[in-house]
This record gives sequence, C-alpha cells and structure tokens, in this order.
Amino acid sequence: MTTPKRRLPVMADVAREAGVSHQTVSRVLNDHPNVRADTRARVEAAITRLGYRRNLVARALVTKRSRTLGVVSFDTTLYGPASTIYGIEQAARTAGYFVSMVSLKTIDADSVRDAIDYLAEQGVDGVVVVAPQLSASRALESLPAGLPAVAVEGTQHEADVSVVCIDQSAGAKLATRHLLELGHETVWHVSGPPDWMETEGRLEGWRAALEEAGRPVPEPLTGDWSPRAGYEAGKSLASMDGVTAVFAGNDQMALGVLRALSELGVRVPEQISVVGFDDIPESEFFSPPLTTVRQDFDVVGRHCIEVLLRQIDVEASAYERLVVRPGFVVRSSTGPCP
Amino acid sequence: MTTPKRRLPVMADVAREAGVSHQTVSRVLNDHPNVRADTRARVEAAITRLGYRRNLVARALVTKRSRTLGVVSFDTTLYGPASTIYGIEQAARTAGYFVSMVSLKTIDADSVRDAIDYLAEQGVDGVVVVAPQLSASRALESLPAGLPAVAVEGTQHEADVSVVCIDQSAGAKLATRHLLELGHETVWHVSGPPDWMETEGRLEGWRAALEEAGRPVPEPLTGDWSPRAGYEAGKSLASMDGVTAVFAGNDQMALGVLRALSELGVRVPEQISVVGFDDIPESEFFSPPLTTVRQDFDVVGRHCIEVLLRQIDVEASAYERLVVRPGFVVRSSTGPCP
DNA sequence: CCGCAAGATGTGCTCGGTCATATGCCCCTC
DNA sequence: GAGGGGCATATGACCGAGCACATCTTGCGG
Repeated sequence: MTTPKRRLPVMADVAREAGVSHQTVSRVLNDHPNVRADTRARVEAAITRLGYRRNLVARALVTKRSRTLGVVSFDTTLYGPASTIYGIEQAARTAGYFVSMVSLKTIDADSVRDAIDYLAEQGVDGVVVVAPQLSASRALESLPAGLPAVAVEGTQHEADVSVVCIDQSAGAKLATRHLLELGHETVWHVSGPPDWMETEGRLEGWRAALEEAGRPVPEPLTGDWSPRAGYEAGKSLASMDGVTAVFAGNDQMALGVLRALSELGVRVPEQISVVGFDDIPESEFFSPPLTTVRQDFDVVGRHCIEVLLRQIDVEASAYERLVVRPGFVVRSSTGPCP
Repeated sequence: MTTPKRRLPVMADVAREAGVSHQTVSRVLNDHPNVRADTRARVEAAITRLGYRRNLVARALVTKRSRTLGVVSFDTTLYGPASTIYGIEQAARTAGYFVSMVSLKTIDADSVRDAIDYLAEQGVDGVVVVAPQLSASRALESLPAGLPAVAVEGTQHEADVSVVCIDQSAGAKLATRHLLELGHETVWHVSGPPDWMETEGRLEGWRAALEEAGRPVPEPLTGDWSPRAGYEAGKSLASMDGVTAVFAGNDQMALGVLRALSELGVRVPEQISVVGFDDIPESEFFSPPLTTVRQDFDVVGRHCIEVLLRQIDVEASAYERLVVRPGFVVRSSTGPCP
C-alpha cells in the first residue's frame, strides 16, 4: 500500500528515478526516435516502478490541443441522437480523442450557442452539433472564431459549416413510392414537429413523390415524434374516409398509429398500410412488424469525426457536405390497397 | 472582422486593457469580494471589449480541479443507460461540471479499467461507472488512488465504492405479486443475460415472491434484453402447457413475447398475462399496452452526481449506498387467470 | 492628528508538461 | 589528426491561470 497523502509522481520524479533529464522522459513518452534503447528502457522501467501517468492537462496547456471534442445534442434519450452519439464517441476514441457532452433540454439558438461557448472555454479542439432544429442551427452561424465544427443536420440546407446528414427527403420518397407501388391511391403523412429539419425533409420527399406520380397530396397531420402523438393521429386517420396508406414521421409515431388502429379494429396491412422511419430495434416486433426507412446513425457518427478531424488537422480546409443515403426495410405493415 | 492570426486574449491582455494587474482580473473572474465596484466594472468592460474567455485548461493545471466528471458506460443505445447518462449530464452541468464520456462495446474488467485510467489521465475529478455487469464491477476494486467514483449497479452487493442502484429485486417482486394476486398459479420468467446484475436481482425477486407465496418456481428462460430473444422465448412459452403469466426481464423482451404470442394466436391478457420492466416510452402503446415496472433513471443520474460531488468536496467521506425504489404501472397486458 | 486594521491591489512563483536551443560525444572523412 | 556532421542528452523559457504574500489605501478610534 502506498502512503495515502503522497502526491502523484510527475515527470521530474521519473527523470530522477531513471537518472536522466525530464526532457528525455518526454522524448520517451512521445516516441521520439533519438533516444538510445537502453535509456528508453531505463525510463520505461522508472515509469512503471513509480506508476507514473502523464498529466494531459499540463500537456494541453502548452500544446494548445486538448484532444477533446465537444458534442452538443438534444434529448439523448431518443434512439436517433443516442445512436449518433454512440458512433461519434467510438470513432473519436479510436482516433485518440475524448468526448465531452452537453445535452440540451430546450433547443434554441441561444442555448446551443451557450453550450458551444461552454465547450470552447473548456478548450475542446472541435465540436459536433447534433441539433436538428432550424432555430438551433442558426447558432452555427456565429461560432467562436477558429473553432472547427461539424453539424449533423436533417436536410441539405446551405450553411457555413461542414455538415453530415442523412437524406431525409430520399427516405421519405422511398417510403411513399413503396406505398404507391402497392397500388394505394395516395399516402397520408404524420409529420414530426415543425421547425425540425427532419420534419421538413420528410415532408418534402413525401410531397415530391406524390406529385411526381400525379397523386393528390392530403393535408399532413402534425405530431411530435412521440408514440402518443402517433396514437392521436391514428385515431383521426381511422375516422377519415379513404385512408389506406400512412407514412409516419418516425417509428415511435408509427407504433402509436398501429395501436390506435388496432384499438379501433382496423386491420394492418389489410385495411391500412403503415410505414415508419428510423428502424429502431423494436420495430421489427411491432404488431405487425413495421416496414420502415433505415437510417444508419453509426455511419453518420463516424463521418462526423472524420470530417471534424480533417478540419482540425489541415489548416483552413473547406467546408464539407456528406450525405448518407437511407435504406428501406419491408416488413408486414404494408400490403396492397384493399 | 478580427485579424485572423491574432491569438486569443489572455488575462494579461485584459489586465493591460483595464489598467490593473492580472491578479485583479482573476479576482473579478472568481467573484472575490475585495474588489472595488468601479475596478470591477472596468475589468468587466475590458473583458467584453476583448472578448476574453478564461482558459480552463490553465486553471485546471494550477487548481488541480478540471471540473470534469468521467462517465463510463456500456451500450448507450439502450434506453436505460441512455436515460441514466442524460440524468447524469444534466445534474453535472447544473453543478458546473463537464461530462466526458466513454462508451464501451465489450464489457469486461479490463476494458472498464482502461476506460477509467484513460479518464483519470485526462484529469477528471471523479467518475461514474454505469457498468451493470458483475465482471465489469470487478474493475472498481482497483481504482486509481484517490479517484472519487460512483457505480450505478443493478443490485445491492457490497463493494468498496459508493453505489446508486434501483432495487431490482423489489421491482421483480412487484411484478410477480401483481400476477399472483390476479389469481395466476405461478409466473414464468424471461431473464436477462447472465452476468448482469439486473438479471440477478430480478431473478432473485421473482423467485422470492413465488417462494413466499408457496408457489412452484418454473425454470427461467434466458434472453439477452433484445426483442428477438423475447420473441424466441415467447414461442417456447406458447408451446408449453399451463403458462398463464410471464414476467419479462425488460420491456423490449416483453415486446418480443407479445409479438410471438400474437403470431400464434394467443390472446393477451385473456390467455396469458405479460409484465415488463423499465417502462420505456413505447410500452404504453404496445399491443396491448404493457403492464411494467417503472425505473426512474433520471433520479438515478441525479443521485450519482450528488454522491460523487460529496465525495469530491468533503475529504474522505464514507462510501454511500443509495437505493431507488421502482414503481409499477398497470396497463392492459395483465388480467385474471383464465 | 496619529496609529492601526481592514480593504484594495500588485508581485513573483507555481502547476507539469513541451519547445527551442545548447552542449557533449562519437565517428567518419580528408 | 583536425574538422564537421549527426546523435543523445541537458538546460531554461514558456503556456495561462491561481495562490501566497507584499504593498499601498482607506477609514475609524483615541
């Protein structure tokens, strides 16, 4: 057992123990080539003997690199953000970076700006902003000078930052066309909350797919991503005439729709077909298993880090825009028009 | 527009601008009382004029406090860990702390130890380990000297660290007794994967509740928390005789069970009752809505931070053990024994 | 009107690393 | 055998804050 009050060993202690200068210790730690093999061995022995760990804070002070990335996100309890962040964290750690997190509960330009400032003060080398709302994205227009940043956005919208996004519109088209191909006259939509980029992108793709097929575009129902909102929407839809196909803005709302329809005795997919968006792990086991658009959040997370590191490492690199294409999974919640 | 290459202002710049010493600037920044009001105003004006931001890295070096907490977790994509971390992050930020995250994909004592070391090197003031597996918890026995730590555990198991946990056993008893009170002769259980503390706790509570009622204890089916595992278990259960009540280890597996039963034409709750564990947001909209044990992850997160900060602030505080009691939500997936 | 304590402000060192540069050494070449 | 180049290592400054202590002001009592 070590004496409790003894302070942690520092580089000078290792140097003394190994009979060299602190600079040589530094060289060994940083794999500098010009160190004789036996010296290196002596230093390494001293390091393990003392249980020395380098102080990254001191190092960050002089190198001006903290090797920490900041992540600003909104409601990390949702599957999408949670998965994206997971991907980000894995990729960052693989690249030797720490991840410092801020999850917001209210999302407006000010709180996003505050969060970024907070992280900047801490000395992060760059930030990823997972803020899928239009209002929040305005915060990206006034980044602290010289802070590398990447935004995860829901839609392709020009901006002065690098962006990684999933093509929401393409996903919505996939869903809508699938339903049209099954013979449905048109497709109803339960959208996400206004102001979200995902909502806009999905609305736009859905509308475009209907229009290009020359079909009527029904008034969309507005939800808030929650199963409850889907449930309410489902009840409305069931009471309307001629509804045979529903494209829900996400899987959770699709679950709500399914629940409402089931309660009202409407059979899926025999009477109404339902498609979701996200492909959460549960959706394969809904009743019935949900046909849905697949988003690969993991890939998004990895891309974020790639783009961000490029921006950190190469001086004045251009803004990048990376669009990930969604996939489509057909299960049992969709069928031919009755 | 500022000159691109100019370095960020430091305390000395502010001091010069305000015509005071750097120490006075420091006093203003730290709300030291002994500063004349007009001096303070002059310094504050200089700060905003220069857009000065204090360098927390330098500060951490001298104070030996980074005001950053580390969080080690496993699969932050799952609802439980994600919610816990969300609670932790909120509470930490409210207390003025940053949160640095590491999420593991493999969970064994070594990777947990590595993660903790990694964070310790970065200079975190304390760590929260959300590692609900027995094997991982062994890593807590050899913490870096003097590093305050809190573990989020699934069960009450003696340890040399502070622990915040939800009483899994009590939750399982709630579920089992509820089913017994409805007149079921006994209750089958689909457990989580072995080695998880939650699994152990829930198994134990379920078994205890059955035994204290003098009922037979069927062989539990083992799952892995995934809906698919629940689905497989559900198919097995449906093929067995006399199964009228099932307690699933979590809501996702309950979903799988419901799906399997529905596919096989077994009606819930008329023929078989099902209870889950967690109360994820979706479970209210399962078919049928799921009766389940409610875990308040938010509270767990907040408690973690409270306990950890206490350990950081007060010298040599004793290990604490905080047990959060679960709740129970009755919905439509349970009914009287047929 | 002086003395003294409390208040306001300044000085220099420290935290634990890295960087630039200096120094010593060996070996090779002409 | 002297000069020079490259390697191994040491020395000291420096990053940007805070802390302990020194110093200068002020206000108040006697």
